[in-house]
Amino acid sequence: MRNRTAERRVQLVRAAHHVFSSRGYRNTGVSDIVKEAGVSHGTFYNYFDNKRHILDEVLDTGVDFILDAVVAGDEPDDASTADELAAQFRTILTRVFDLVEREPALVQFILLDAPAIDDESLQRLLRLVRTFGATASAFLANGVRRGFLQSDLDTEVAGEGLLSLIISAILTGVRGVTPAERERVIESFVGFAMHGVR
Amino acid sequence: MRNRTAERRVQLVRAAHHVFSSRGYRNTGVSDIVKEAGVSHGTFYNYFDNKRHILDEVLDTGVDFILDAVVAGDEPDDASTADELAAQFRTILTRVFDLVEREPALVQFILLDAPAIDDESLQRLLRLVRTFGATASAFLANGVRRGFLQSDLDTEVAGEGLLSLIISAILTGVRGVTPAERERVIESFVGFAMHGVR
Amino acid sequence: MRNRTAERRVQLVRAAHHVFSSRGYRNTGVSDIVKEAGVSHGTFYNYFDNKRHILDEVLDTGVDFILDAVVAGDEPDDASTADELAAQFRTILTRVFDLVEREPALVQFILLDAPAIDDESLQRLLRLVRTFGATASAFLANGVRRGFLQSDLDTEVAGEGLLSLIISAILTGVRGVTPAERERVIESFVGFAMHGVR
Amino acid sequence: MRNRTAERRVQLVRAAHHVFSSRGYRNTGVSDIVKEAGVSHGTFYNYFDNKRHILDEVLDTGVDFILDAVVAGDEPDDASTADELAAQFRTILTRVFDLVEREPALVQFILLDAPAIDDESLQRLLRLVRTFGATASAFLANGVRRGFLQSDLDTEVAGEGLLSLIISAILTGVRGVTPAERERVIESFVGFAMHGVR
DNA sequence: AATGAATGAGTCTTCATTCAT
DNA sequence: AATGAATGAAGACTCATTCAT
Repeated sequence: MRNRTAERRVQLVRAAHHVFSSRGYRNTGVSDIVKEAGVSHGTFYNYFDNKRHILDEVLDTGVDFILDAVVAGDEPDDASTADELAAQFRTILTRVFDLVEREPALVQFILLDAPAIDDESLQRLLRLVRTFGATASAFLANGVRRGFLQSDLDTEVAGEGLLSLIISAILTGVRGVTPAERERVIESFVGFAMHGVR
Repeated sequence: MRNRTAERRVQLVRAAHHVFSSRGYRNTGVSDIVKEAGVSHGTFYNYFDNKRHILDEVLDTGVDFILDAVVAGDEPDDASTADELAAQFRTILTRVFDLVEREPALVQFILLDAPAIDDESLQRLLRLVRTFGATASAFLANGVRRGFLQSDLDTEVAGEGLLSLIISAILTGVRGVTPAERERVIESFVGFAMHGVR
Repeated sequence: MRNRTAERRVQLVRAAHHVFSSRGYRNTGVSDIVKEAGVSHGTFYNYFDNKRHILDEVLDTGVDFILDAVVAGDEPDDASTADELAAQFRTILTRVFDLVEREPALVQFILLDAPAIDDESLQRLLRLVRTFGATASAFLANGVRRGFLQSDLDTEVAGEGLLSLIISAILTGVRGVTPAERERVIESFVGFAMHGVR
Repeated sequence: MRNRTAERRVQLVRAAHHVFSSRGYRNTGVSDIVKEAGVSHGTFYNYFDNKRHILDEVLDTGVDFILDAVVAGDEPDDASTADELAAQFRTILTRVFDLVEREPALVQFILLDAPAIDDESLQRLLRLVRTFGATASAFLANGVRRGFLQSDLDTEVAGEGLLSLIISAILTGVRGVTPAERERVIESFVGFAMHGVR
């Protein structure tokens, strides 16, 4: 039983994720979710208190998926030179573009739709952003510790700077880019992150 | 007459702006707008075809307000040295924080709520973003022309990088910062923009 | 003044007639009437208590127009033989088709729209119908008196029979007919009226 | 389930029929229908997409009912003499009066209200009329074939003539008649149909 | 007499949620 | 656990009518 119900839950979350991504949360009715999942209205309410409740789970799932796809396996202390750090950043940007290409609806939903739903969802997203930012800061802190970045670098704020570039890249990707443009953005952003505009 | 109706229009747009900002577009009924404006349902529809229609006007007003507040009077070719460019960027970041402090609801509405309403509003916002990005690029292009920035700088993409820092600053501001944090973010972002993480 | 206001009234009734005929009473707003007449809402209510009120006048006008167009100048005792009666009936049918051809919207409004508006308008139309029926009966009574119709003819009910043929012709005309069809219907109906199906 | 929902549907159509007949389509709100049926607003929209949609069903039901009540079981080729044809026509007129007596609201709604609602409903009614007309023509064509009606009779147009007498009888019935008047109308119409005014 | 801005009751329709089966 | 019919509050929009100017 435990298993059956767990599967049902997953099935519903997946269905919700799917319809939310394609139509947006507000334009999606519970009836769309249950139709997609192939179950009845009543069943839905056996598993979730309300429509808002399943959103939380969809968001968590989506956020986890994005985190996995972008920072998977990268360790902040892998880099021991500035070039290696640049390479890491390049890798991340590449993964970001890959993700957007593969799952544009998901990304658009998490980034553009979800923040506007209500304060709860906004906070949930901001938490994701902060996680990302902290990760970025950790990469920089490693550089400072190892001495290949200036010691007076404000790693925390600069981490947010890096993050904002990543998000900018996502938005660029969402609106669709050619492979050439993509390379250009990646290289320019790596350059910008490492040396600024000079 | 001309005057009375023009005032009514403004009054309604202001009321709509206010309730949209505090409750969000989707959670705001026409009844909320007219209650706020102190007029009747019918009057609303004498001035706007529908709820969507007044949003356009609120958005335009808001976008204009933001553009005015942030880039007012700054000319791309005012700067003739890198330090002057940095100063310009510092000024803009300062204004951004000022704006967010004065009108947090407006900024939150335009940046977080509006993009999610529908495609039309998203496009309207993207236009704003592109305007901002182009302005940033113009500042950089001026630096390249004058020789105080590297000649191989991709001004277009780097402009988007600058812009993403500005937006990041806005988001930081939205969640509320002390004057000290604010200064720290500004300085770090100016440093990051000029020299990168190195 | 008396004159000016009388003209205004006529102007409004004409405008109302026009828009009622083309859009139907229910689908016509007071705003359509005043737009057509080129006056303001307030003015309308200076001349008519409400929308329903102007309909009465439009209906009277329309009914008079139709009566004029169809029975104008025909006197029940003009005929002194059955053939002359048949000729009269033929003339009336011809006029009916002419009227429908010239003013299809008016006819359709009076016959199809007006009866359904409310009981008052239905009664008004039924009065028209009864007037028509009585006229038809008078023609037949003349024939009985003069001896060229059977003395036991129920002129009243048979008058209604004639009338129903006229209305049938109108409906045929409303849906559009070629000149040939029109002649065929007229001749058949004259034959039917004079000799029945035999 | 199948049964429950089918019943609900019927219940709603019946309720709609009832309130449409007494108040007219335009003056009836969905709220009147659901009040009459004793269900909620939402339930209505579970069964019909909109108010217009249930009208179609009410109309179809009503039209079928009328057809059944008036032409049930009569076969065009039952008659082999003129007298038998006259008897058939008498039967139909009798049934028409019976129908109008039993269901005056229904008849009034279908004949006076429905045509004015919109073009769709007008067309639906015209189809009914044409069906009736074609039936009448078939009766006459049978007479011509069998030789008891003149061979040069225009059965099509004369059929419309018969039909118009039937409709005239309906209208007479709608305004209420005594049994004596009723007999008189029937006999006169049969006479008129068979021999004309002569 | 004319104007037209303002009114607000009334209408259709949607959809998250409940509950009897 | 599952079903899906039923609910009803809430929302957008219309339009005949009024009234201050």
